[in-house]
Amino acid sequence: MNAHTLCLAILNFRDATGYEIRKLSIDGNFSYFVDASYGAIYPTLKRLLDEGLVGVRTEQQAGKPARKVYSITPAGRQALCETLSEPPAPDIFKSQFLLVAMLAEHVEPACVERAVAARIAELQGRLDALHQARAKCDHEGSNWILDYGIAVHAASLDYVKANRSALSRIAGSALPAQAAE
Amino acid sequence: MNAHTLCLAILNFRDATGYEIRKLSIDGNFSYFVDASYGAIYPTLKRLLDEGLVGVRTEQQAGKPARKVYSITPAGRQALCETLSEPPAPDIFKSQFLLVAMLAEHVEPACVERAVAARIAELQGRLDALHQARAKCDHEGSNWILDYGIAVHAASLDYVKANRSALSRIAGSALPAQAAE
DNA sequence: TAGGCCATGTAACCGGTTACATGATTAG
DNA sequence: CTAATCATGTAACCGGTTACATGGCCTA
Repeated sequence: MNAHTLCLAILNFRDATGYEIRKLSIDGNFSYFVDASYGAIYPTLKRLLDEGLVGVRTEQQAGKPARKVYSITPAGRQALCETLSEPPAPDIFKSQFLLVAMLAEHVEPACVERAVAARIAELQGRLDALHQARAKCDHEGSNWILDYGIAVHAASLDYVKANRSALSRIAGSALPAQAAE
Repeated sequence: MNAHTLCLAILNFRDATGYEIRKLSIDGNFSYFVDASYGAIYPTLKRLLDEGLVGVRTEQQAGKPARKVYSITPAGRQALCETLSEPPAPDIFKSQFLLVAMLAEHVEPACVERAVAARIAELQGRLDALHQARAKCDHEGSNWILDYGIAVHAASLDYVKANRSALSRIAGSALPAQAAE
């Protein structure tokens, strides 16, 4: 998903600053789709403003920098709806871990095992985060995708745990004599 | 994964032309990680050649354009191993479909249902392809990730099928009066 | 006093996509 | 006759990241 749609989708839920949008895209419910950086968000917000899809108000704060709070306009809502109505682009999935697993025979066993352990920890962490988010959230659509995430992560975690040793057996089997460096 | 690593990983299995690398990245086992375009692959191959990580031989063919067959060098193998030994970057997952699901209340029910149906078909198709690939493949590392893919896709498909109607119920519930266009 | 959080923004850079140019062969 | 497959490559463009610039407050 591009920054354009991300901003509209978040602002559709509630008003927010650029700073908050980035946070939501990194730890909030939207982290499921994207990680966006300031360099993507601020210019996008400016563009959305020019296009009349969002509005701003500046809030002065004592002791803190002024915040520019963006909110979605009716035109923005419509644009978002139109985007959502197009047949969704296929999912994008990129996994460096799976590449390591696929080529495990060429990697030091210790390395593979480290990667697997890290993977399990990561998956477990994300699963916990999903459960926590789920417990706190009462928005139906969000819950639907949260449950989806839980189902998929659980399956993923199960698989990695169950097949950990199989991968270890493969690991390093095609390493050349690589003793002295 | 970047084009650089993709090319080395594929050439690690077998010699190939730029054309074949692209194909493998789109329908082959590697399609699990990336879709690469010619515009990414050909310049990358040239760079890898300059760096001495791959070699080329040109094969003239009667009635077909000459092919430049690339093969990985020992230096290339080592570079690949080093890349694989670094702690793998976290997975990247982007799903336009999940965004639609999350915001289903703002989308016409018919649209949501179309998206869900397309999603199920896509998932089923990919699952079939994975099973087929699995049946034909006897490389251990590839099988490990193929089985992983099967597990995850199956869970995903199950979830979508089981929760299809729940999503339909949410769909369109927050649509404004949008009758006449 | 060091580091993190709040908060905004820009500029350089980079990796990649899209579209184009070229052209013969083969299958429907 | 058309479309697909094989096969190579380039150029314009684009979306996004990284790093920088700025600065005050609060907490450890």
